Formats: sequence, structure tokens, C-alpha cells
Amino acid sequence: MAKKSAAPAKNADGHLRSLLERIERLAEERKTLADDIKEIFTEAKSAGYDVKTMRRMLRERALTDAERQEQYALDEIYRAALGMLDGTPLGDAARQRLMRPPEPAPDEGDSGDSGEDEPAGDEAPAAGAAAPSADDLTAARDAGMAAARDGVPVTRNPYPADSRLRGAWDEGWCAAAGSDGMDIPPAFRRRSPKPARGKPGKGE
Amino acid sequence: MAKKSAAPAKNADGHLRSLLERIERLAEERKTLADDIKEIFTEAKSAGYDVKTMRRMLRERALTDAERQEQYALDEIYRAALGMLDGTPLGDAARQRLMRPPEPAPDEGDSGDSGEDEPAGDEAPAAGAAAPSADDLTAARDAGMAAARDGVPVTRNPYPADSRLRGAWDEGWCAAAGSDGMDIPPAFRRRSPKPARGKPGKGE
Amino acid sequence: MAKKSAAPAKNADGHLRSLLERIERLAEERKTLADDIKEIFTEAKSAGYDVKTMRRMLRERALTDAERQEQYALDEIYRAALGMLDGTPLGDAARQRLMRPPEPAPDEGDSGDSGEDEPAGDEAPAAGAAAPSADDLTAARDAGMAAARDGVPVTRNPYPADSRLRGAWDEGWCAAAGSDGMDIPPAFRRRSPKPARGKPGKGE
Amino acid sequence: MAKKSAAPAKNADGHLRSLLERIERLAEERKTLADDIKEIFTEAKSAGYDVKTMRRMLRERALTDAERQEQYALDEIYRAALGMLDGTPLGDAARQRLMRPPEPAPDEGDSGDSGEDEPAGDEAPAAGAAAPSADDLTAARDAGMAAARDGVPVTRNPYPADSRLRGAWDEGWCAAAGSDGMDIPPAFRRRSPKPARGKPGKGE
DNA sequence: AATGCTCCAGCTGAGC
DNA sequence: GCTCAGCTGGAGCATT
Repeated sequence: MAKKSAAPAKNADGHLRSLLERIERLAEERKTLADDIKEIFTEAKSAGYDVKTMRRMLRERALTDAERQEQYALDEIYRAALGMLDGTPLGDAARQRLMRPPEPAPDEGDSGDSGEDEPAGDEAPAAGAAAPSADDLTAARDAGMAAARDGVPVTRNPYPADSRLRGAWDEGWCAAAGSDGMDIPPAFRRRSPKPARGKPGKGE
Repeated sequence: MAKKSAAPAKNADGHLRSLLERIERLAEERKTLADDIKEIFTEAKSAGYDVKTMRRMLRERALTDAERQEQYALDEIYRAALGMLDGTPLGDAARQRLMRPPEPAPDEGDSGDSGEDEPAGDEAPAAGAAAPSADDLTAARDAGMAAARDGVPVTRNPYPADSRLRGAWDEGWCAAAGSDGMDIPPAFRRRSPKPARGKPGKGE
Repeated sequence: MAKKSAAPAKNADGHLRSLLERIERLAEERKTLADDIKEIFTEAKSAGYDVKTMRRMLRERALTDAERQEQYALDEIYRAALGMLDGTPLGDAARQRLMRPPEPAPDEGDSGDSGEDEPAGDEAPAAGAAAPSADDLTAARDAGMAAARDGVPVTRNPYPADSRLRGAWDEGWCAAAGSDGMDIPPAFRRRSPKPARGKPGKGE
Repeated sequence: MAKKSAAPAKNADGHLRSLLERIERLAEERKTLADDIKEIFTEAKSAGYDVKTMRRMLRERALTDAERQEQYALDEIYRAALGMLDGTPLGDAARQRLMRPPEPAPDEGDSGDSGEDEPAGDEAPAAGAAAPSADDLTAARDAGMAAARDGVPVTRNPYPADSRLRGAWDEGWCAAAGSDGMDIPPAFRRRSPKPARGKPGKGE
């Protein structure tokens, strides 16, 4: 009874030996594959690619689209909260994530945003790509915070993509949105608890 | 000679034992610290933070600013090359990296870019946040490629940050910039070969 | 200061940052310790010790005495089953383990063992330390198997410790004891399911 | 298709993508193999084998015979030096290693060993398998140390294999042989600096 | 050329 | 029971 497959061996020693040999055989094949992979990395490296980045891409490609978006968004929100996004304006994923939970984003709310404490929208960009002063950065950050408090959506960032001030505004907005009163805003949480892990169609 | 430090032990056995005990002592302290760290993660998790993202932030914070920018830029360029930046417009870091090597970015070159094969700049954004059609995406991508060929800098992306088309344009620009003729554009390479590694002030 | 729970920080950003900084602080100390450990290994190596063996000793010292005996015994039994104990006669631990479960080892049972198919006990050792021939090895192994079948305990190995034949006898005994009829003899199993892990007196 | 080198792809993006896809393909196969191996371990476990020991056996089987003997010998010598060989008398490998370096083991040296401070050889074993008292153990250990000092070879251990005293004698011998005067006896060192590593016939 | 260093894959032990 | 982070071991790399 309890024969696993076809009579593995007639005694315990033989059985043990057989198990180990099967493992060793598979391990050898695995090593071959590992070496092949290593070889490709070597090839890529000598072709000029950055191996470390390639590995990061492989990790990201292993994710589903949803998971990847989730990760991007969390990365950006956390970076903003930590003041790490110099010159890296909040991406759309982070933006959408931030806008979602509190309210369904009533776009009409911006009717009154025309010029209280946020920068006038067109003068700010005038700063252009010239390195912004610390004052400018602070002002932009403050404007972002004010905007957040007024319910202005993040997407209303008045600075162009190639301005450092855009990042500062984003950061201010994020800081204000994240910390005013509540302890851990929902944006910091993972959205999906777990999508079962394991793509459909993955045969046994 | 041969005495290493101050007479570690009077014989080999004692010496060996002493070495092992020193190691065990240190390993125990190390374990204590590891447990403390783990505890903080647990605390953070139950406070609602995403531990995985926290770890990623720790990894990034361990980098110098330059290294971090380098990484962001490479990430975005590789993502663009792999078609992974849906809704993630190229950040400034990637942009600056892409613009640097070929030419010192003659901004005046865009005098003639006003409307051949790129979208008219203001009509495109009109699509707004409504889900863009596949045609729109293709058109935006093509426009980006054309712009790249014409020497238009990436920062001239005509789409707003909250449009999917912006990402498509970036991607097209990146594809054209990266692959026309040359095999591995310099943007794919690591910039700094190695900055000595090891922050100053690291006492013995 | 040092609020533990209950209002950890006045806002989420600060809280996150604080958590990360605490972790980074601890991680730095941990790294210091890891470096110290590495340094000791280096010191040991240059003093002539074998680092790999030292690590193995550290791993074994981390076990309780019972666990260590268990491990030694299993190692030797498995090695015997795999024909890996040339010149390494079964240690006491393995012997005791093998003798325990089947029967309480009625020592008086060996009354009739005096010289059927096992070597006469004193003539065999006469071979001395001279390299034994393959025939001798086979004979010793067969004798061990026969002894096992007759209920002779392993400790009755007639060969001296410094003879290769002793290992062969052990191996034969082990093979016969392990495989006659039963599939997995109890000697191959771990004895203790789990002793709760964590020595008494270890303060939290 | 499948251009290997020389114009790997017509553009960088395609090349990168192709590299990653090749890696992903291989990684997937590798994962399949890893799962197969895991499955065998599961099977073995449910058959009653101890997985941890199986892994140790796999590690040892990966060594050459010489390396394995080397490891066994070092293990035992280090264990003896650390007082970890209760009931595990020194194996032949360790014995041979210990005897080798100082002198080519002049067996005639034992002419004068007949009974000064070492036990009388036959009375000691009389203790039998009964649990030896602490005094007995100490005495046996001392006898071993004395024997070592008198140049008696380790193989002259007067206790039988199934006596705890045998281990104590070995340990004493080892301690005396290892530490008298010299700091690190050669027995603690790895013998073979490195035998080229890599079995012949392994095609590139 | 040999050695030390840095990094990565695999293995091990804990936590959910 | 399974996943996951940390540790160990090995390889590739830079260095002397």
C-alpha cells in the first residue's frame, strides 16, 4: 500500500538513494539553466545594458498590470511623503490613487480655485527651466498644500513637467492631503488585499 | 610575532573557542537588533503602512541622490523601451538623461516644430481624461516618434500630465530616440562607473 | 517623547519618516556587528583556521545536546545507507539510535552468535591497518549483514576502530537492519517532533 | 531568426525586450525544475525521511571523496577541540589527519607505552556500557592527554567503540596534541589549497 | 596571479 | 502549510 509511483525501490536504502539521485538530476538541469541565464546577463552587460535595471524590469514584468500600477502609485506617494521626489512629478497612478478614496473627485469643486492662495497658473511656469531658488520651491510647496486643503485635485498642478517646482507642488499637495488630521490616509494602504496569486490558465 | 592581538589564549583550543564565543556574542546582539527591526515593521504594518513599499523606500534612501536619480532615469527609460509606462509620463530624470548626451539641447531648434506631424498641441489635450481610443494612442505615439526625429526635446510633450496620451507620446519619442540607427543608445548605460562607494566618515 | 503607540506622530508623513529612521538606525548598528563578525572570521582565517568548519561548528553549537546527538545519528545512518562511510565507523549516537526502536536489545540473544557466518571476532582484526582488499571489504560487509539478521547488535562490530573493515561491517549491518522487509525503518525518522524551541530561562 | 550576436536586433528596444524574454523563458523552466525538486522533498518527507538530513547528504555527495574526508576530519578535530564529541569517538579520518603531519607515525614508538599513566587497556573497557561517572570521564580524558604527551598514537585508544569513555580519551588526546606549545596545530588547517575545482569532462 | 570585495542565487528559519 | 526576509555560499570583479 501507499506505493507512491511504480515501486520506487525495494528497500529503504534504495529508496533514499533514488530520491537523492532524482533530486541531483533535476538540480543539475536547474544549474544549467541558471548558467544560461547568467550568460545572457553577461551578454547584455557587454552590449551596454545595465544589468541591475534589467533585473528590476524583470521583477516588474512579473507583476500583473494592476499590481504594477499599485506599486508605482505607492512608490510615488511614499516618496512624496519622504521628500524624495526632486524633479519627479507625481505620476498619474499616484494621482489617481490619491484622488480616489476621499471623494469621487467632484471636478466642479474647482470653480472657486481661481486664484486665492495657489499660484496664478501661468506666471509660475514662467520660471522656466532655470534652477528654481529655494524660495520658489517653498512657495510652490506651500501652494500645493493650500490647494490640497481647498479641495483642488492634484491634477491641477500649474507647473509644467520640466519644472522642479512641479515636484515641489506635488509634494506639498501630498503632504497636506496625507496628514491633515487623519493619521494614516488610505492612500498609503495597499488597495488589493490579494488577488489569489496565480494567473488563470496556469496548468498544474 | 604570530600573536595577533593581546594574547588571545594560551593554546589553540582556547583560541578557537574564544573566537567562536566572540562571534556568538556578536551574533546574538545582531539577532536582537534584527528582532527590533522586525518589530517596527510589524508596528508599521498594523498602523496601515505597506511593508513592502517601506522596504523599497529604505533601499532607495540608502542611495546617494545622484544614484537615486540615475536609477529613476534608467527605470523610466527601460520601462519606456518595454512599453511599461502606461500612464506614467517620463519623469524629469529620464528626460534629462535622454536629452543630455546627443546634443546640448538647442532649445531654439523647436522654432520649426510648430505643426508638421505632431499634434497641434492644444487639440490633443482636448481628449481630456476620457479613456483614449487605441487610435489616439497610436497617433500620440507616432507623433512622439516624429518629434524625436525632428530633434524636438522630450519636454515638448504636448499632452497634460493626466492624459494617457502623454505616456504614449513619451514612449514613441523614447523609442525613436533610442533605436534610430544606433544599437544601444547611451541613455541605456549607467552614467557613473563607480563613485568609490562608501560614504566619508565611515570610521574603522 | 518617544511615544510608542497612541498618537505616534502628529501626521502620517512624520510617522512614516520616523519609522524608517528608527529602522535605519537599527540597521546601521546591525551592519556594524556584521562587520565585526566578518572581521573575526578574517582574523581566524589568517590565524590558520578553516572558516567553513568554524561556521559548521557555530551551527552545531546553536543546537541543544539532544538535537546535536540526533543530527549526528541521522547523519551517520543516512551516510551508511548511501555508502558514504568509508573509514568512518558508526558512532555511538547512530548505534544507539539504531538499536533502540525495534527491540530493547536483548543482549543475551548473542549467545548463539559465536561463529556462524560472522567473522570470529579476533581473526578478522588481524588484517590490521594494511589496506584491505576488495574481497575483505565485501566479506566484512556481508558479515555485518548476517549479524544484523541474526539479531546481533551493531556494537558487536569485531573490527578495530582503525580498520576500514569496521566501516564495511557497520555499513552491511545498517543496510540489512534498514531494509529487510520494512520500507522506512524508524531509524530514519526524526525522533523528537519538536521540543518547543527556545531554551528555558531565555528571558524575552 | 534568433540572431545570436552580430546585429542582435534592429534596434535597442527590440534587443532589450528579446534579452528579457529569453531570460524569462529560461527562468520559467528553472522554476518548474525547482518545483519538481520541492515536490520530491515533500514526497520524501511524507515517506518518513528527514528532509534536513537529506539536504546535508546532498551537500556531502556533491563533494569529492577527498573533500569529504577532509571535511569529516576537520569536523571531528574541531568538535574535539570544543568538547563536543560526547560519545562520538574520533573517526579514522580525523585520526589519520592528526597523525600525519608531525611525523610519519613511527609505530615502533609505542614500545615504551606499556603502562605508565595510561589506563591498563583492558580494565578500563570493563566499565562496559553502563553510564560512566564524571570521574571516569575525567580520568579517561586525562589518560588520553598523557598518552598524547608520551607519543602514543590516537589509534591506541583503549576503550571500545561503544563506551563513552572512548570519546573522552580521544578528546583528551586531541586537546593535548593540539595545544601543547604550538598555537595552531597543522591539523586545524585545510590540507588542499584548491584542486582546480571542476570535474574533468565538463564541456564548456 | 592571487587576494579581497561585492553582488546574486539558493537555502533556512519565522511569521501569517 | 506557505510565503518571505535574512543569511550563507559562490562567482565575478576590481585591485595590488
